[in-house]
This record gives sequence, C-alpha cells and structure tokens, in this order.
Amino acid sequence: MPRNNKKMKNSQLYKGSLNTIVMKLLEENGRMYGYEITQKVKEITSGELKITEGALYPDLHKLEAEGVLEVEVENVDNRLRKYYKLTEKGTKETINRLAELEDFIRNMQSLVNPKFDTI
Amino acid sequence: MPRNNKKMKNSQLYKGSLNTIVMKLLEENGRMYGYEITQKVKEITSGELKITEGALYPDLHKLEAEGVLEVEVENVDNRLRKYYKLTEKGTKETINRLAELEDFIRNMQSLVNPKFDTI
DNA sequence: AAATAATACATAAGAATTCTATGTATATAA
DNA sequence: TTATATACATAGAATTCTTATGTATTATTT
Repeated sequence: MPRNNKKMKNSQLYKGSLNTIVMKLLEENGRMYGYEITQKVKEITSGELKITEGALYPDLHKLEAEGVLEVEVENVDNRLRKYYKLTEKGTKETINRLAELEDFIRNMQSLVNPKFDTI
Repeated sequence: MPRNNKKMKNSQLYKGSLNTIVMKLLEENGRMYGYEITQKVKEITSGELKITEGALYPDLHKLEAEGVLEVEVENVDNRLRKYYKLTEKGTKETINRLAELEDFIRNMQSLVNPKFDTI
C-alpha cells in the first residue's frame, strides 16, 4: 500500500515551533484531535507547512504527560479520535510560548533586516 | 578557572535558525570571525540571544565543508582569528535562506494571529 | 602579584526535536 | 479493487543545539 510521500521538506526553521503551534491552535479552537491539527496547519499555511504524524503524535503524548494537555477519547464513525485540550497549566504556558514567539520574530527581524530595529 | 556560565536558555524556537543568522551577518559585513559573530548577535538582540560557541564553531566548520563559507586565518595580537566569508555558492544560498525565513515568519504569524492572514 | 574576565579557537557527550518509514484499521472514491 | 482519506501509533536515524570542557593569550580587577 503506497503512501502519500510527496513530502514537502519543511525548512529547518520550523524545528522547535511545533509545541507553540499546537498550543496556540488548541487555545483558539478549544479542542482538536491530532489529524485535525495536521489538516488545519496545512490549510492555514496554504500547504506550505505539513506537520508530520511522526512528529505530532509523540509531541501530543509528551505534552499530555507534562500536564499541558488533557485528552478525551471518542468514537466517531467507528474510528478512534483523541481530542486534546489545554489544561489550566497549559493555558498559562501558552501565553509564555506566544510571548517567546513574538520575541523570537522580533529578534530575527532585527538580525536579518536591521532597518526594522525600531519597529 | 570559573566560566561565564550565566547562560540564558534560548527558546527552542531558535533551533534551526543559526545558519540563516550566520549567513545573513556575513552577507552584510563581508567577513567576520566566530567570536565576533557571537558578540554581534548579542548586541543586535540586546542580549536576548546568545550564540554558544559549542553551536557556532562546529556550524562554521560544516558550512565551510559544504562550500558555503571560506576561511582566512590571521594572527592579531598574538591571537588566532579565522575570518569567514560567503563563497559565491554561499551568497546564492543566503538568498534562499532569507526567503525561507520570510515564509516561516509569515506562516507563524498566520498560525498564531489569524487576523494577519491577508497582510 | 594574583585572580578573574575577556578574547579566541576547539571538541565530545548528551538532550531535544523532527524526519522517514513503517504498522494497523476503517471508510470512501475512482 | 485499488487507491485515497481518515486516524491512531512507534522505531531508528538525522539534525541541531546545550553543557561541559580544554587550550592559550591579553586585559582588568582585587
């Protein structure tokens, strides 16, 4: 059974950003399941960023183990779904992550485009 | 001999961005040596981002091995300095890296702040 | 004078994150 | 009926960076 292996090699820049993306999407949408997250990211980025399942599922498990996410398992159309949502702790951490992202973007813009320094 | 170990744990978001930072700085400044790069980044980001030597030196070696950078060794004040600059190939790749960074930042902004979608 | 900090290079071991390649299973479309 | 889409999962490898060192000279502080 051949797979959908037309993978767009994501830029290395995305490394380290998965947690932030997942947490922000959950903050916004209340609860989502893994596959839904991969589709949502593809949609929002016009197909430019594809979250791989090999990255996402272990990450969801890790965030759950850390108490950032909690899970609700449901059965839809005879298929398993694991809905994740932020815990209280996760909601707080999301705020920090988003602040870090803002700082990161600002610093990167200063580095690559010094003219934006004062913006 | 105690070390300067007051390291600011850089956000994971910076992972994957070192090459881009180094290449952009070299494109802008013509040539730089390793230690100078660490100081310049600290200066530009107001101390928020500290490039560690353990990350930078191996990376410079790798970029040199790939033909992205070339090196000129000089002796200044009885101290060794290795000046790096972009090769022709490296200059071309820098353009790609910067385009990738722009895409990355745009995608991340779409993900965390959907209101910016159309900007 | 001695201790520390700054300058300047280097590497090794491990941690953290992601990619690639699979495996399993059901439902739908070609 | 063959492939695609949905939906979960994991293992091994690759990549990148952190932490902790090592070496050596010069400048600064105590």
